[in-house]
Amino acid sequence: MSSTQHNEELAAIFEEMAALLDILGENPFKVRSYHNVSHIFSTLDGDAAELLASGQLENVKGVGSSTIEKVREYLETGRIAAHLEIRSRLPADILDLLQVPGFGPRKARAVYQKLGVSSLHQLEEAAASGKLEELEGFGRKTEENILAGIELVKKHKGRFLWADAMHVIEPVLNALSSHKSVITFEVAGSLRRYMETVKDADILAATSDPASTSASFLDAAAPVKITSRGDTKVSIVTSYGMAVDLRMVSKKEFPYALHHFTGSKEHNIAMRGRSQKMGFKMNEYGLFRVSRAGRETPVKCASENDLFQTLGLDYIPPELREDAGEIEAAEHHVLPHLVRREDVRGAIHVHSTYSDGHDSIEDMAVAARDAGFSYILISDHSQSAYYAGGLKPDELKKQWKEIDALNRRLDGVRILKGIETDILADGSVDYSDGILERFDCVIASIHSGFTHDEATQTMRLVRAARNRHVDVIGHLSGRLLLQREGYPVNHEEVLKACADTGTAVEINGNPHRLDLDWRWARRARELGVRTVLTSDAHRKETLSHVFAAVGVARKAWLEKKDVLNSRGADGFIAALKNGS
DNA sequence: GCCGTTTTCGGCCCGACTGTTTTCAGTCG
Repeated sequence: MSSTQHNEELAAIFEEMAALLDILGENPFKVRSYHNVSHIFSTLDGDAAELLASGQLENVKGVGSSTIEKVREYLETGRIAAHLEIRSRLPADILDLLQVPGFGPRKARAVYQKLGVSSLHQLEEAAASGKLEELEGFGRKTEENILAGIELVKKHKGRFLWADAMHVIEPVLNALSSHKSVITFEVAGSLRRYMETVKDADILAATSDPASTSASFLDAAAPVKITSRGDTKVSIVTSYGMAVDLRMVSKKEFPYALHHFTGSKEHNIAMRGRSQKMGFKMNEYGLFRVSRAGRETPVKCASENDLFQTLGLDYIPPELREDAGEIEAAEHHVLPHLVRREDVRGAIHVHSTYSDGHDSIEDMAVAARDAGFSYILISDHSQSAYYAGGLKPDELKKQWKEIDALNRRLDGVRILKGIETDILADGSVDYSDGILERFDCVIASIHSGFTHDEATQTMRLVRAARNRHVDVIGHLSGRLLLQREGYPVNHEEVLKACADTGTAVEINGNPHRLDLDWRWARRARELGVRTVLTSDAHRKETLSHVFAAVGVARKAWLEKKDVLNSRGADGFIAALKNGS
């Protein structure tokens, strides 16, 4: 899978067409087909232009002649006439309406046609003034829900950081683990798949007593609103503004339901299609063999693993379930052996009180040792980073002396000398060669000049990657999830420069960063770029952020051998220095 | 719009829940 400019733009165009056609009331299967095509381009292996030219695009399942023509038109003219035509039939903002929970394409069409409402602002006005209630199919309750939904959209844009979502559901998980009727439970949905942000949390419990389980859930979750409450599902909104769903099933149903509610939707559709072809039907309650006469016989599966086996597949870890080639790989027994938490031996990219960290080098080192790491790379900010108390050369010498002394004194953990050096405007880094060559590891990151254009940012990063003293490119995109887009950069070019020079790429586990993005991390692996999984910890407690980086790495199909800090300290340094 | 071991037309994954219904549409996952 590789994201290229063409593929991303095509995916966006087809997705928009799908949504607009849906609102226009087009054949739902046609709408689905556009969604499919969008998904295909967002996960396509290779650039659309090259695949079209070589004739391979027509072999991609789900891409038909109509799509081929549209892709050809896009590549030749930069636009798709059918797309513009659909756009001309609806106002541009109308897609915003679909962000409101419980508000889908049918309702969007109704409010637009009957009231001329086509933006969130207009929808809010219409709901507040009671106009919505007059429409057929809309009542007071719908109106209230829409107003509440708009508030939610405005407050958080409806997305939450993976780590925040896990934190929000902690009390619920504790309650379920001590509830005597709960046989087993699991976080499902996009959280289980380690998506970088999530819309809500899905929790699945096998229980012998749904009523008391949902009561206990409601008690622990402290909802500000109960959206729905049935025998199998309770939906709430927490005070944090995030929706949490609890699904309750029997012990027998648990494996099927776990697979179903883990998703992704695309993975499930592909799996159901596969099962159908093999003469099965699958849903959240079971797997059924279907006879010619249409008789359904349940097939017993004690685990998700059983379920995959029955369908002729190796076990697919949740992180991979994005319908991005994992089913085919499972069929041919070529799924990767994903890197695990316990594979990470070095705590890399750690700050101390020398720059903007909260804890001393010794405290960080001891905490790392206690957490099971055998070495730690102290990498404070470099001299240009005034904002973070970056280190001048004489401060560096003091730090190195302290590290040498600590290494003589501390058992069970080795402290390496590193730096997170700023990449300057021209792509150079922040110290002389004489200083750079004395570090065990140099991480180079952009911390300023976010407003340069794509060509400039790409040039800065490529130059940094080609610098013989730079070992790792830090948080490549500079994004802060839900807060700030990354600066514009051509990932592909930077990754190719890294592949060329043996420079590694960081997967930064800070919950706001998760940068490199998993989609690009997968591309990095394809290009042979090695990675380093880091916490970017600024205090002892956040050393554990490296486990979020492990999640990203797993989602990117990375194996232990792709991760440099899965090696011991000497192996890590050797790999950085000689590219082995 | 896509697809095909029932193959060029007819079907396309499946079920729970809400709200507004008096038999069901819309939304969600």
